Amino acid sequence: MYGAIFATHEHRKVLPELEGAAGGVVMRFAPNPSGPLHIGHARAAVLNDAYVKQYGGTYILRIEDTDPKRVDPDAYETVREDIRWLGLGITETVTQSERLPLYYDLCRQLIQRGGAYVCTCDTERFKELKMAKTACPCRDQPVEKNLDLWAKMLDHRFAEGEATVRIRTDLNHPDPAMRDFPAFRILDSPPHPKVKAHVYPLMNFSVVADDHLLGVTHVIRGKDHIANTRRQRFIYDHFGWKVPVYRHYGRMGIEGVVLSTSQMRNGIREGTYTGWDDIRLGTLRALARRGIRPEAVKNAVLAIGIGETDISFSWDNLYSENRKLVDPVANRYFFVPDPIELHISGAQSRTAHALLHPADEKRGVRTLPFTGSVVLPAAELADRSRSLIRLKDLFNVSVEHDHAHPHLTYTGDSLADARAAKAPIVQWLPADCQTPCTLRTPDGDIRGVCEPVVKTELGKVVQFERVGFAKIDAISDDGVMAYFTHK
RNA sequence: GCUGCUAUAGUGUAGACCGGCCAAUCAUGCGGGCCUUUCACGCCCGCGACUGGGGUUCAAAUCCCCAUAGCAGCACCA
Repeated sequence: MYGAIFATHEHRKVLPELEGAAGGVVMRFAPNPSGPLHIGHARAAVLNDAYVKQYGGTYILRIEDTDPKRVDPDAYETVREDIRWLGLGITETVTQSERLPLYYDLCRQLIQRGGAYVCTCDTERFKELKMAKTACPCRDQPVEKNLDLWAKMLDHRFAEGEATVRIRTDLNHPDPAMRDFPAFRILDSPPHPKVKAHVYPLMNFSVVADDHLLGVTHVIRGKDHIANTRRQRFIYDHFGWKVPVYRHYGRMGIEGVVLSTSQMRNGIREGTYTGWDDIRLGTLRALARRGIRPEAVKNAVLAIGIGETDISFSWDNLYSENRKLVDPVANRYFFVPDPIELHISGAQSRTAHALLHPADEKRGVRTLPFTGSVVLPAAELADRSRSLIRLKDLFNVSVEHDHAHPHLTYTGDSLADARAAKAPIVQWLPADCQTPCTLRTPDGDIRGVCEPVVKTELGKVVQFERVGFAKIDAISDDGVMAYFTHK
C-alpha cells in the first residue's frame, strides 16, 4: 500500500518500430571529442540507446576524431564521463584515429574500383567546375595514376591542400552538394594529439567505412545529416555494401543556454563562465550540477522521439520529469531568502519539529529551537494587509505594521485557526540557529539563510519548502552554496 | 539561388503508411477545486490544435495539387 505512494503509472510511449530490427540491431553514438556532451548530443545518444535496449544488440561508442582541428585531448575522457553519467549501455568503443590504416586500405580499394580519384585541382577551381557540372581534369585519370598519386599522398609528397581524394558520383546530380565530394585530405597542422598522420579521411568516408566494418544496422541522427546520408550512399554503392537503415530527427532549438563548444570554451577562458558545468551552459554536467537526474534527461528526450519536425526543447517538460524523480527522495528544509529578523512578543521558548519528508514520517524530523526571535522572508511581510501568519511547524503570529517595522505577536498554536483565517504558512528560522546560504539561479544569486543541517546534504538535491528544489553544491566557512534546480 | 525535408493546443507528442470508430490522444503548461502545517507531491474539473486554399471521395487531420512558413544541405567540419 505504501509502495504505491511514489509509483508513477504513466505509460511511456514506445519509439516507433525500425524496419529490419526484429533480430537485433547494431547502433552507434559517434561524437566528436571537442568538448563535453550537451543536451543535443543526449538526444542522439539516448535515442540510439533506447533502440538497442528495445531490440537487443550492441551499442558502439565511436569517437570521431579525424579532424585534428576539432579535437580537444581532454574531451576523450570528458565524453566518457558524460556517457557514464547518462547511463548508456555502450558495449564497445572505437576511436577513429586508431583506425587510419583501415581507411587508407579501403581508399586504395575504392580507387581500384574506379569509385574515387585523386584530385590536385585548386579548391576554388574545383568548386567552379562543380557548379558548372563539369569534370575536373583529374577525374579521367587512369586508375594507375590515381593509385600512384594516392601513394604519394600517403608518402607526404603533397603539402596541405595540394591533393584530395574525391568520390566519383554524378556530376549532373541536381544537388551540387552531391557532386564528387571529397573523401580524404592532407593536413600538415595542427598535429593530431593521438596519432602521427597527415592524410585524414573526411567524415563521409570514415563513417561509411566504420558503419560497414562494425556492422552497424541502424543509424539515428539529426536531419543535418540527410545530405551526408545521400552522399554516403554513393560510397556504399561503389563497394557494393549493404546500407544501414537511417532515421533523421528534426532540429531541436534549446533556449536560454549556450551550446556551441567554441563559444563555451572562449567564455571559460575569458572567465565569463566558471567552467564546463556553469549553469548557463547546456552541457550535461551543468544539468547535473543543478540537480537534474540523468533519467530525467533520458525521459524528456524519449518523449520527444525521432520526429522530423523541428522542435524547441521544453525545459518545463524536463523539469517535470526531474521533479517526479526528485520529489520522493529530496529532504525538506527551510531556506529564508532575504531574511529579516524579528522578535516575537508573548511567545515561550520551544522546539519545533518538521518532517524531513511529508510523505515519509520514518525519515524523521529536523529540530528548530525557538528562543524568542526568528528570521522570515522579507517578501512575506511586504503585504501589509496580512494580519496573521503561521510559522510552519511552530505557531501563529499576528502582524502589525508600525510604520516600516512589523511587530509580531504570538497568537496561538492552532493550525485550524490559521486555516480559518487563510493565513499563509511560511518558512522561518530561529534567529540564533541558521547558516548563510546562497541560492544560485540562472537569474543570479539569492542570498539567504538555511537550516544548519543542510550541511549534511552535500551533493544531494533537497527541497527548500515553498522555494523549490536545489542541489547542495558546496559547504564552506561562508555557509552553503545551493544551485536552484527548479520549482 | 539550387536541392531536399517538415507543418496537430503555449511546449512536446499520438493519430497519417491501411480515409470513416477523431466534434482529435497523452504529457507538460495555465486556470479552478480537493487534499495537505510547503506555492512540492497526489487527486478532480476546465482551457487550448489539425498552416491556408483548391481537388478526389458518400466520407479527409489522414490521399493529390498549389501557396505559405520553418528547417537542413550546397566545407579539403562532424
